Amino acid sequence: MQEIQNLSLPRTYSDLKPWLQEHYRDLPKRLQSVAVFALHNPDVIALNTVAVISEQAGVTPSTMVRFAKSIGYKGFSDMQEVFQQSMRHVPQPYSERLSSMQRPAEHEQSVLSQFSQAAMESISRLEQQTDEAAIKQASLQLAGARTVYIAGQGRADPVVNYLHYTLVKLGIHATLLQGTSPTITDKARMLRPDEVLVAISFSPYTANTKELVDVCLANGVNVVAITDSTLSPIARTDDYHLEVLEDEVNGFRGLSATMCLALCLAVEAGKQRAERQESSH
Amino acid sequence: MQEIQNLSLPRTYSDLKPWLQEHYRDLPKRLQSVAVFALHNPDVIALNTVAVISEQAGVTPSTMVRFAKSIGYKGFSDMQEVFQQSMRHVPQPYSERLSSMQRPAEHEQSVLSQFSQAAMESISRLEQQTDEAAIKQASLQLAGARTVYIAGQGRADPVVNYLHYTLVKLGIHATLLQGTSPTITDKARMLRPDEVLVAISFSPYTANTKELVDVCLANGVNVVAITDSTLSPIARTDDYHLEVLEDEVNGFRGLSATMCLALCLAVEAGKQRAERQESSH
DNA sequence: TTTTTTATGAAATAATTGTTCCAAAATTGG
DNA sequence: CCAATTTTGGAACAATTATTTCATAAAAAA
Repeated sequence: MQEIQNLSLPRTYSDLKPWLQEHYRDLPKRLQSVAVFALHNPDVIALNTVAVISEQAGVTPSTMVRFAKSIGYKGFSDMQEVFQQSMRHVPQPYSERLSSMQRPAEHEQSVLSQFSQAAMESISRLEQQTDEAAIKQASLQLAGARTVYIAGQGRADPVVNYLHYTLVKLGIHATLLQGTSPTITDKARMLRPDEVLVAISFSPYTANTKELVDVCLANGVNVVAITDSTLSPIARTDDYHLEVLEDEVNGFRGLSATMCLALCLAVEAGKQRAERQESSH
Repeated sequence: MQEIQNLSLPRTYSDLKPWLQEHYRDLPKRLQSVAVFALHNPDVIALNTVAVISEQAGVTPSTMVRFAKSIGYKGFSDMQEVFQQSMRHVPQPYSERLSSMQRPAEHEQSVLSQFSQAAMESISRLEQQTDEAAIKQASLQLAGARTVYIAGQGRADPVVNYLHYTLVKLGIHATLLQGTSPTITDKARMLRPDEVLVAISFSPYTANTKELVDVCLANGVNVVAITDSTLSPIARTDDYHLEVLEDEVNGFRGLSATMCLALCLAVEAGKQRAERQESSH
């Protein structure tokens, strides 16, 4: 056995990674595959035993040990420590986490603190003021629909995106409803009563989204709305309406609470969809 | 020795946490301190041996084993697996996540509460663990760049979207870098050294984004990375790297903390851009 | 207070895990 | 093609780690 080098053996993962990327070509075949595996699955190496890791990597335990040694480590365990170290998240002091939420507001708060606290405040309000039943009803609509169409512009766009992504992952058929004013309204006319529209809109409201909602309601298509106020033009008494208010910091509004609500809606819909399919057997 | 209950032993950390919060009062003194320690340092339990953990927790190894058993686990190792699982970045299939949610909620928490608390926890951690200087350095890059290119796929897409939207609103020239694998890499080759790439990526990591980063670094283009772990393949020593870890609830990870970070980055960049223009008069 | 029960820590034990060794296979150089 | 060198996998071995045991201390009940 021959060590490639141990002049400067990487003691941190961020040192090890570039080293591997540069030198793994010089390693034997099996050891190369281990290197590739290590770069792609560092968490597997950090959390498992040689037996498990080597099986996943498609090599024998011996090879794993050899790999560690060829880099210059004392053995596998020695190398594993490096992987574990980079996975360890800042060791928390023995002080309570909860009390840190209400520490005295400093005169000069960092931008991060300001936005973090605004976000947490918004989420906390969302949790307290939102009726769980409202989410359930809205999600029932999504779960029951053949296709879920999602619309929203500007600041709502990331939410639209996220909701779409999550619903699709959960096996619910969802489509983005995007485009320019005339085009999108035409698309909205195509919706059927067994489909549903999720409209996401924040002030200042675009006339665009309102038109969309009107078209759908006229055609008997259910609408689930997410807005920052019941005063929103798209808010109606006869639809499923969810409200989320984001705190502002110097005129900037985040989306943390909104994203949280979107995730709840999607997961709840997924749950109901799953229950539905179970009972149909 | 007497087991408190093993009627429904928590098989995931997100189930175990509320269980402990509710029942730890009923445990013996030493076991209580272990419970508190476990809630505050889950990563320590996931990554170390009983000897190390028990020393940090200020108890004997025996106590550690007893603690695990008192909850209902077969032994310490059995319990440790649960902690490790929550640390593992490989997501379970979505169908499994839902089914784990359907079983009777013993801690009777609404979906909204669960996700809200996870989001707030994540934001709190972000605030405490993120170095303000790291954000400042990263935002300096954005402020100084002629054009900011933003890339990311899948779950990162809403973040990409939001960052783009906010930067543009702040008067910073930003462009989305989207497309299929070969196309996007070609686009990346066009970047100049006075431009900057913001790469957003979460595990499971796509080789795609990594390629992008490599191309840019090779061309002397600065890269600002946002990931959920320093273990990410796109994390390097020579770039500007921001880490944000979202708590999971039954396998679902939100984006609340990430959105908060993105907003901070954008606003900070806007601030520095404004200062820069002032001083040029 | 005394008795009984429960909790705790130190040490012995059992189990698991990492490591080394060596023969066989594969690769390389002549 | 053959010999020398390197690489590889399996099994024996050594080390570490979790677990159990048991005597003692603390707490609760009588």
